[in-house]
Amino acid sequence: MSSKVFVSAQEVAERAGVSRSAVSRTFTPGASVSASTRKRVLEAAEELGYHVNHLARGLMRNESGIVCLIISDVATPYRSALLRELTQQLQNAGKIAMLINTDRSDGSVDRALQQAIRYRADASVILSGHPDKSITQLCLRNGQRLVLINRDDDQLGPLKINLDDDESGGRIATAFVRAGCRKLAFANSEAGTPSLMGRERGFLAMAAELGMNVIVERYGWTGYEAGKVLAQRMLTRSDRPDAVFCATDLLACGFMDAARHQFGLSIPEQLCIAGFDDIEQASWSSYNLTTFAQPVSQIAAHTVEWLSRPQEDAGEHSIKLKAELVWRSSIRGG
Amino acid sequence: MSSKVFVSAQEVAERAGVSRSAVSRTFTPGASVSASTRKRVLEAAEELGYHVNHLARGLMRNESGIVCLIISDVATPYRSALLRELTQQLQNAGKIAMLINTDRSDGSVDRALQQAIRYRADASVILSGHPDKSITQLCLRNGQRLVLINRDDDQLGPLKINLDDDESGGRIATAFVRAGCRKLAFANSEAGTPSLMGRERGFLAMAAELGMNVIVERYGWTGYEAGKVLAQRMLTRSDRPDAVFCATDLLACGFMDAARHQFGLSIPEQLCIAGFDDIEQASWSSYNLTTFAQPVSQIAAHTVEWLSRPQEDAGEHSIKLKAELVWRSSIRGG
DNA sequence: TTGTAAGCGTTATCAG
DNA sequence: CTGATAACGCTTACAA
Repeated sequence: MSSKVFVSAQEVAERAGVSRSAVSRTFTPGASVSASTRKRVLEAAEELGYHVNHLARGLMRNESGIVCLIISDVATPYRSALLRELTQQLQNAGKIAMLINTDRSDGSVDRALQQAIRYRADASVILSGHPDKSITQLCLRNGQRLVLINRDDDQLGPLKINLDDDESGGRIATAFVRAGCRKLAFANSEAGTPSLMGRERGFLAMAAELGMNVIVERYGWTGYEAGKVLAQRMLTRSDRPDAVFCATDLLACGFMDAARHQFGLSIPEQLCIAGFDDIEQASWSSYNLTTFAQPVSQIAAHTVEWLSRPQEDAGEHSIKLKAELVWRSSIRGG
Repeated sequence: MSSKVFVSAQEVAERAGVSRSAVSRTFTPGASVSASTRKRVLEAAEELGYHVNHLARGLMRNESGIVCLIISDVATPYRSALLRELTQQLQNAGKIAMLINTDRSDGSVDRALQQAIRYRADASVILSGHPDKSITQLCLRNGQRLVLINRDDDQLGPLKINLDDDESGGRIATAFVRAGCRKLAFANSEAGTPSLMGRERGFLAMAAELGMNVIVERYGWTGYEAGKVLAQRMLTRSDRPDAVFCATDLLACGFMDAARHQFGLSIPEQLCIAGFDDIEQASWSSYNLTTFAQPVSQIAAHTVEWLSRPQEDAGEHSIKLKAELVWRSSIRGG
């Protein structure tokens, strides 16, 4: 039993000698209160330490101000950067973020979405995993907005934000051959998400166009350790690649470390590497990785903008963003 | 105007042909409902897509299930790792995390705490910054629990979790002299938080005890770039150190990169380095940094345990945790 | 501009 | 075990 001691509008009203509606109006932007009562209310509120109860307000207004962020692997550089942007910009827009961690188990995202419903979140932003269609339908039916970031495109969640992964893959293939590389490779994880596969697809397509074969290996999740394993596999091959596009920066870092410290290769002289995400570590001088920058700030901005629209302007919408190529020194020339 | 369409207990009750209290009881663990009504209710709920409204429940029970996490620099490796643990364990305990980002501006934490009050969070966990005493008092008076992690000890927030920073500093000083180092240094940021200063203090004290002087430099915030600058400053000195304890791993990474790539020093042969936090990058083979592991999992576990206690057992409490020394190869010997 | 009164979706209390 | 009824703290017609 927790000690109920929060100050209510009632108490403030009594102290200020006004009605409780006057108090309510004082804290409702755009409501009509005279300057004098407003002042009296504000003083009383200050003295008592009153703060509007958003739970109750949400109940009445049918709008909680809560946005639910559904994400896995928060401790990963790219994910946490996205999280930072999102929470920050949400806050600036007067909303508040709820964070739900998912794992790779079945139904994990669905359970998260149910929590979002229970707390009557105004919206859910899905940054990981793939929710079941039935539950996204439930959200939408309940008037909860849905944002899918770098997720499958076939979902009918109103706002979908994706990158031009295919094109990025193509650009890197071009850069590699321009740098004089002869044996191209793509290092991917087994996660098989649409964005990862898009990069692979685009890379392969452009390489084919340029008349080059590509070695493809897939292993583990998109982490540093997986990158090392992939390097192990690829660099011991008889047809060893001289240019590797890694599906994420984390993979690239692991790949580079293995290439240098275990195989004694120098980058970019003997091996060109590219990554994707532009995590902070990509700019560290041990890596200096040429990579594509996830437009995290834009992603967050689009999300918040769409969430701030009035209901009627917030229909299904798909946004394609461009990942900027950041040239560093893991590819020759440039 | 959002389209109010959430299903209510009322509707479920009608469909199931029972009273709304029966519905409520069905979703309240430990309430007494007959198996048959329970089944009827559950079916109706399933068909209608009903989910308990936690806003309303929180209003009645005076307990929202919300725990507010107040944090800055979420995109930083150590911070995001702590966040992951906390949200995960909170979830497992049936609670939900709200995330509020703070910056270094005045009153940032205080504003966050006010949000926590507005949403009637059961507790707030402060991982960054230093709230004003008046506002923490307000929280406590309102029955909101407070957890301070690696914060000032003089706050009277009920649960305080801290590390033995002093001792860690001492252990590293010992390790350095044991490795045969002669010129010790401490690289710190200007943030001046208690934990950072504790590490410095402990390091200096033990060094003095061992009859050694220590060069101390402080610069910027605790990031990679600051580490590079600190290296610049320290390694150009006439009395160049041969062992540097960096207040955080991020500083250490920057320091190492500058030492190696700009000054051509080899680690640990010419320069020994130690860090603090044991971020993921510390284990990457470009760094192999000897460092202290933040017991993030323990921190989260203690927090959640304390938050799950009944009110009367959750009095002021201070926990001191030990940071485990992780030996890698940035210090000779070992 | 102000106050009164109804209602949001719950849960707790109390008869039956 | 079940159902009515009264809160919880707020917003919002509606009337004054």
